[in-house]
Amino acid sequence: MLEEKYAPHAIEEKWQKYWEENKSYKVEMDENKPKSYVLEMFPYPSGNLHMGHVRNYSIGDVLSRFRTMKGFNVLHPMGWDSFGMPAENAAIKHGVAPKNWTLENIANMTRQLKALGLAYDWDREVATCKEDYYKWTQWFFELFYKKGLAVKKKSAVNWCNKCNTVLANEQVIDGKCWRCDSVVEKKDLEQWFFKITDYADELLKDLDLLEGWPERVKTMQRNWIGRSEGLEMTFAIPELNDEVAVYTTRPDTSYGVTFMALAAEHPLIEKICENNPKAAEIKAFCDRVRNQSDIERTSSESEKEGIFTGVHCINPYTGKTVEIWVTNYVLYDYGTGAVMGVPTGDQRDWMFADKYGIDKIVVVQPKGVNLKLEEMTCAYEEKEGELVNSGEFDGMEMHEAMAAIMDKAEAEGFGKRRVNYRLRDWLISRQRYWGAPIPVIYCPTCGEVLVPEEELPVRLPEDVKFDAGAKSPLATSEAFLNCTCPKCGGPATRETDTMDTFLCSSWYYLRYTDPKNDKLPFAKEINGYWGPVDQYIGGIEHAILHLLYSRFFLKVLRDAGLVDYAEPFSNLLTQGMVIKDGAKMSKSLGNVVSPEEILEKYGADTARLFILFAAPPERELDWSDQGVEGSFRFLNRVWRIIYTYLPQIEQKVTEYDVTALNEADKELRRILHNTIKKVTSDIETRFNFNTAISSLMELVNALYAYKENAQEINAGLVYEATSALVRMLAPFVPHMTEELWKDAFGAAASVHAEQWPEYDEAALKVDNVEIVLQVNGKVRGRLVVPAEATAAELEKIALADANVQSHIGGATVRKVICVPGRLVNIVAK
RNA sequence: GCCGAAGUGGCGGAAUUGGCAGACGCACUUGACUCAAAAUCAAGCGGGUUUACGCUCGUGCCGGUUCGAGUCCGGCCUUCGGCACCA
Repeated sequence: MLEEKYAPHAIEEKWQKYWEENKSYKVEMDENKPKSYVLEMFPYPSGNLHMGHVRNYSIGDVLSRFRTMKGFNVLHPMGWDSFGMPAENAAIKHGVAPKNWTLENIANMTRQLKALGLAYDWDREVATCKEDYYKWTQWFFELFYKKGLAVKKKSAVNWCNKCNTVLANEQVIDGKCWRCDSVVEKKDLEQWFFKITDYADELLKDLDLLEGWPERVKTMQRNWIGRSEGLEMTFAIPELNDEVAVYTTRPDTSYGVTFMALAAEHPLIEKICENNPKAAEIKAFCDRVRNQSDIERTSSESEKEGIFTGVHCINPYTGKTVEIWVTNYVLYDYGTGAVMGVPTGDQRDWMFADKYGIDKIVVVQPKGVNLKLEEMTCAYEEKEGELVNSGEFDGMEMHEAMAAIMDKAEAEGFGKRRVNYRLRDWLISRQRYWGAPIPVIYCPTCGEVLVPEEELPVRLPEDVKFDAGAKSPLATSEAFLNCTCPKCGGPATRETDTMDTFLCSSWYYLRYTDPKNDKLPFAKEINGYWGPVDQYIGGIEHAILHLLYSRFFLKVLRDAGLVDYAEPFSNLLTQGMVIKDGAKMSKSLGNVVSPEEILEKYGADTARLFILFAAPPERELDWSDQGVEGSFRFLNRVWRIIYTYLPQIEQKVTEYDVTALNEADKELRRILHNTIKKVTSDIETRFNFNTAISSLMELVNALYAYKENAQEINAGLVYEATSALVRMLAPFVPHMTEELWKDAFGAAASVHAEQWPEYDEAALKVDNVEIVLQVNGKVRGRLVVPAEATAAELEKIALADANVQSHIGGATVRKVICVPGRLVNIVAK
């Protein structure tokens, strides 16, 4: 028996318990059904869910439930990205073990997730900090190692003093640590890298395959990878009996080189300084530059500075000798760390030449114009022009010249075409405790040795000091540190760094497909059924980080034969932020709304409905307490209309004569089938849940109007309309619809296992339509005409209209445009 | 500087293929119900003008294409996001 009033809390608690006990959302492989893998980015267990999570998971839940009703076998899992610094900070601050802190947070957030009524298969839950997961993370490290994609190398790396660890390039935002915002320093350290640059080209190229990804995410990845084509060539240094290589994307300006610029880190500098009277001065300059922070060094505003080394090199094209300078504006880790200086072709070189009185030579100028140096105030950087002062290439169009000049370098052997990337290798070691230990052992006789596969996982020790200073916390555990070499059996030590948590999260979606496998990270066959992820949903902040690493990871796994597809996420939806009063919710602004307080006041269904209704998913969502109130009001309205129609619904009239309907019946039936059509396409093809919900509101309004207007209530039609309404609302408000389905409709099965309603094209037809009458494009009247009226009939009716006639006045009718079912436009002059 | 996205009532937003701008909701106003309030139900709700039918202006700005432009084209402005001393 249906309660008269909507009481969300009792209902929600009841159905959550029921779904859990009956494992309602457990899924298995089923070759007879089409599959759909719907995935939301798993959370870091910080302790509490925030509104961003609620939005993310509500979107995923609607899709998951909708696709299930549409007949798909839907995989919809949840887990925890549970390694990371906050657990360690809690350990330092409060003395709790990171593991306990993390597990407690997971328990609390699991409770909060369950209170939202999300349709997850909880049997597939994973947590990256658990041994049965990080064992496989280590296994992947070894796979990468064996393929030569995990290497230890010394280089200048980003160091965060506050987090006491190195960072990957992707984790440095505007020269600051992505997590704690402190300015990042450079340190020369030996660290583990994953060679993502080996896949740069494919990572770039395959973006074109990702039609279901937002353009801006693809653009961000393209920018980050930063591919450029150019020429690498060598300039001889007779004084040192050596040479220096440069990389340029503007080989057409090669005849305009008037100096050579080296980065302060360039290895040639050491040789230059031998027996050099200016050695001390040069070294002092290099030290000063290298001690600047990245922010200072890479700001385009900072003054270009340099020092002449006293040494010269020879331009292979012209045979001319130019001075070698050390500068503060050439980057060592891009290209070759040396740049040919062409003041007339590059504004930085221009400013540098101005400051130090270096020559300039015009080599590219606009077609038909003679550029004069004395009239120039800046470099000519346009993308078109023709060559001058360039020997045999004079007069050539610059793009033609580029090719011809590179051909010459290759023919004569002093240069080669080359592709360059901005992307750097992924630095994956961290000097932190709460992560997966890198499974490597260092043996004085055998060197670097992998921990044998059967000994994985390398377990995290618990007898460590967390604030070990510059040392990795793992190095403070003697029991962990000291071991025997797997090869020779002699005494050895373990690697004490752990892996970047982004590595753990690069493959979690694969584990969900086969989460209990203890022989492999996942079985290829099972993963082949579920993968790739059909719809991925998460925040834009991972546009580069997680989404680039995961793509890289999967490509390596594909090359290792573990999967047969090349991209992990076929479709991506990046949800917008939840804001309030025009700003991101934050403690310091005091505009945080906690999910728990909303759930307590209104229940999960209202919270979900509001969040999906207030804005389309990709846009920012402006939190409004009054809007939440409105959503709650709507659910009460739904409840009341079902309650009102209960006598008809209980008759269970599932068939009725569609040819014997009166006007009010036809109108309701038309609105119903229109709503089914619109809601279906809004969810399926556009993810516009806000407009889907607004259509459902219109249907509810129509059910109220029908109650007022119909002389006699058609029980069959009402049954059809209300049952479709409840099923269409089910993905959005799962608890309330489940209650209505069971108690009002007396169903035995869950509404979430029901079929999604289908619309009847015939029901959309109308007998009469209102058409708009225009004169010269302006609306001058409206008329109701039979829907099948022809253009000729429309024209006749339109011209007969009094208001239309008065606007035509004395003018001559030149043309009449008829769009049947919409409008008539009379052109008169 | 390069690349990308977006500018529509008091507010969140709708208009999917060039065809009635403002769906749906919030806020507000009014009416019904009530002793009263809340809740609910019903009606109104871009600006100007008109007793009214209506007329007129209106989707960041300027221009264009078209019978017809929020939507297409050209040129700007503003905001947000990414990349950037990358040679």
